[in-house]
Amino acid sequence: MPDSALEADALLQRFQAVAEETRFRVVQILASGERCVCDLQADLGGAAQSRLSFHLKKLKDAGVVCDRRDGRWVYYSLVPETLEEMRAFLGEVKPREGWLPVMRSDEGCC
Amino acid sequence: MPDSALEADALLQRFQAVAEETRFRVVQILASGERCVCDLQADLGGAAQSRLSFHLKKLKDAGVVCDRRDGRWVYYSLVPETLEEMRAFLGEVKPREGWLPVMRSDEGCC
DNA sequence: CGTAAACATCAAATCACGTTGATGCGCTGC
DNA sequence: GCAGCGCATCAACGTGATTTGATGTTTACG
Repeated sequence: MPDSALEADALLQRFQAVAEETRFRVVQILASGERCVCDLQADLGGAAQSRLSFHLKKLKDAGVVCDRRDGRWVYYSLVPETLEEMRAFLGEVKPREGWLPVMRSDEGCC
Repeated sequence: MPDSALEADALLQRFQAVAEETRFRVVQILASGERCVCDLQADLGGAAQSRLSFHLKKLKDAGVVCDRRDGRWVYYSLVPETLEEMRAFLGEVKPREGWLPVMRSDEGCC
């Protein structure tokens, strides 16, 4: 499991992409399926178009969403593998093995 | 499943907490178990103490980590339920049901 | 063609967030 | 009690991210 620096950076970027109010809501909306930008704009309560476009680009650059053009419309949807990757990171927490502080009281830690 | 606004805000806060370089690394480190601040400081390559303290507070306020005092040392560890909650959000993506654009070509979307 | 819709891009202004260095607080050992 | 360690808090500052409004691009339609 070579948690290379590059991969870690990419993963961090994915989290940064999702960790913003507008983008977070976009992800929630896309969870139910593909949407075109104007639909998203409506669902978000009429956000400025350039603003939404800016955020969608962030999500796309991070690999969280992908887009597909159909006529004049561009449809955005989530990338399952990316979300799975993020879930995996949050799952790497393998505690509950009787973990207690490395050093006890009178030993100190550093 | 009442995805109340309050809960959504709290969840967003958790993502914002993790989506920062230093805090991201702290979470990675804590994945292997409890650590005191000075240990973390060392693991992070000698980060300024106040800086680390600032980030730990962010993580704590978001409910991502919890702290425990033992003598002069304070030990930090991850909160499994919080990570599970975040994983759940990323898992709410239930596509792959033959999902295709709501409207087809000549129908338009909005 | 000419126009309009749906998005993307860009530059300027604004704002949020993290960093730094100083200071405060609780605990321990002398 | 006093000094020192481990950690938290605070205010000033700087940087990078987001917003806004204008402009550009692609596609569709008459």
